[in-house]
Amino acid sequence: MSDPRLPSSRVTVKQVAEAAGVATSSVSRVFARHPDTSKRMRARVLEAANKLGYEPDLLARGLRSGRTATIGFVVRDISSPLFGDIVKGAEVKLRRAGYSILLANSDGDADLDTAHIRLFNRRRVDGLILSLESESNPSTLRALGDLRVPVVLLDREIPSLQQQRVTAVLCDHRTGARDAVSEMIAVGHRRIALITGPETIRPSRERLAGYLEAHRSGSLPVVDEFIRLGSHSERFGRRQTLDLLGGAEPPTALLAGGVQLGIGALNALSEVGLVPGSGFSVAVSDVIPALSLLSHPLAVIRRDRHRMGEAAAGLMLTMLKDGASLPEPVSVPTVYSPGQLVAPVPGNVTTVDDPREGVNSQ
Amino acid sequence: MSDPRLPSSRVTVKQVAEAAGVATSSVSRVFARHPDTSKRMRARVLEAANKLGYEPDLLARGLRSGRTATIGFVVRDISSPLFGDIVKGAEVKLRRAGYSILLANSDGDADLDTAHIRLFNRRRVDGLILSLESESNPSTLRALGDLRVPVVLLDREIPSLQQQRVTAVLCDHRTGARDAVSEMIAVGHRRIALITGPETIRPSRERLAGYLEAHRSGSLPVVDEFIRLGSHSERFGRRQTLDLLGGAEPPTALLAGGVQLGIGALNALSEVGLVPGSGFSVAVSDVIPALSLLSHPLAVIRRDRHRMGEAAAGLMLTMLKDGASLPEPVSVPTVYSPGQLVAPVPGNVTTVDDPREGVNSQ
DNA sequence: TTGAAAGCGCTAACAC
DNA sequence: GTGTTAGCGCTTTCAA
Repeated sequence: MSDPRLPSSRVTVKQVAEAAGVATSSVSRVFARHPDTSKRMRARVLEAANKLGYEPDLLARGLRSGRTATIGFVVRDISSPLFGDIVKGAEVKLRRAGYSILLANSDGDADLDTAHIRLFNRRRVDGLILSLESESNPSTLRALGDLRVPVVLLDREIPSLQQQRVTAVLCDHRTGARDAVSEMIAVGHRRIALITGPETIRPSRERLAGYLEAHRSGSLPVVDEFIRLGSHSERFGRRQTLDLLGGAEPPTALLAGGVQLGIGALNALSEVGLVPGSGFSVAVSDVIPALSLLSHPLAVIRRDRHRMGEAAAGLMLTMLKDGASLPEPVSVPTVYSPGQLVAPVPGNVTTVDDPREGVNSQ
Repeated sequence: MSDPRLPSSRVTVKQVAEAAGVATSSVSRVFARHPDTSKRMRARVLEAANKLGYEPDLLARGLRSGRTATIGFVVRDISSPLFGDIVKGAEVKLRRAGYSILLANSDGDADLDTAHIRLFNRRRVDGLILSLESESNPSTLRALGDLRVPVVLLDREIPSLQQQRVTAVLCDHRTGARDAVSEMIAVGHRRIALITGPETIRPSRERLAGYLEAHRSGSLPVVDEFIRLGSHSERFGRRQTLDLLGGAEPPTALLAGGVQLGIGALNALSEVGLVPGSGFSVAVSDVIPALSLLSHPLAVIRRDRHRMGEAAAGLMLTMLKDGASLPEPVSVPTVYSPGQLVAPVPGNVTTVDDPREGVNSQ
């Protein structure tokens, strides 16, 4: 039945046991590095296994042992630099601990989050690392509640799950946003816009909180019109920026809560002939290497995305060691690089000159 | 033993069978959508399953049936835009066909490629999609040879495996590179550099081939010194560019075989005070959204990375339908956007002026 | 320290 | 169309 000329993955413990003249359980013990195995036993088993080309079947092991050495990973879009870096960081760390990653994209759809959680549960993953679309979607919460395995949330907060084996990696978006907006105010901006993701997730709320804090400490009244929460896409960034610039009293500075939003915003600016630097100032959360090539001044808020992934993997590995208590969420700083902002220019912002002050126009 | 208050993943076919008063095989048939099941049977089984919260265990199914509905994916670095887009495209298509993705990074290490191929094989994936580090690494080739499942190679060519269930998605880098270099020659460049990845993989060789073709048809002698094959990193792009510019007769145009190499090259240029456009011209393979924001002229060679992933998934799904013959490799075009190049400037390339020689000027 | 035997949860063969 | 039975390849009691 099994063809001896074709090696790999068809050789079973049973065959190795026969060849070595021992019991299958002994073969199993050798490969599971069980402490109670004699040197002689190990040698015999390994020799037979090598000769036959035996490689343990991880599926069967998982079924029997209940552990698959697999972590499910759900992100919005693996092609975004944000999740690319996070998954990369986590994969390297998990791999070194012997785990593999099952990856799925939610495409911005909370129902896909839910479906993937259930699917990965059926695949018997040992744990889940999730960047959820929504912290309040009922079906997602139900799926999480049904789970028996540890979960690490990426920048999400779901208080109702705190009791269970759920922890998180949380970025301090508030500080970065506050510092950026504070400097905008300090250099003279009076009308500052915020474009970021939907309010259903923590990063957007935290950025908004930082934005509001900066306004409060700068005694600058908040204009609701300037706050645009909604989505992460380049398109959203472009649209909202165009809309903001089309208003009667447009903003002179803008904080974009993400690289894609930022690129959309910058594209919109260049479409209407505005160049960041000549009266209009842009700050963006997160960086990509290409941003350093932009010729106009651009303020950025940095965080270590790679480390986020590592931290998530670390939390997961801790929870996987049974007996460990639920680890506290890990906080990751966001750091604003000061001095990159430009002051507003009174009068028509597309032209320079006439540094009077006051309100200005587009 | 099993707690009825905790649903999910602990309910077995056996329990559903008992509750519905049928055999386990009938339950199995209903969930496997076996054609020979009566409406009444289905209804009874589904009702019992719903009540108990039954969800089939995919691990057990995989062990018994020999198919895990899982595809192993190995890329150099998931955080690069290239692989992010490819994996994304493939994931969506595979997901819709019921498959999940096991993802691993090789970190530029051919031995990790090998290790991942073996590991995924032990996990009993149904197929493998691979962007290998090397087409000739002996241990990688051995691991591939031992495989019993279909393989799709991403932009790699391994003739010795043609007989087996191995096919590929191949990009026509040659055409894109040839067209770019041809236009460089047409606008007057006489010293053109190429920086791209290692010669062990097809894209580098194809770009080189296109580069050489353009020189041949333009009757331009090839200067070995201007050809830099080696790695994909931004660092390599920067280093090689600096080295090229430090030569006695530096190039006036450069083709970078990848976004990261291109960014490295552009950084190097700006470090020495050169701006693409004033006598020096840069073309880069592959684009990212931020490139459109660069103010200086930049020529690009495009390909549809998302489609590459879809094509890989499509080939895989074809091979997974048993009975199908080995599908031919899919070719993906690369398209050069003409007219983005600038002419060289005689004399010191860092200064402008004096449009004497050459075909035209900027 | 090692062996024998049971069984993880499912599906596939074969009966009926 | 449905039930019975065996067993995928492994680990894990339990006994020796």
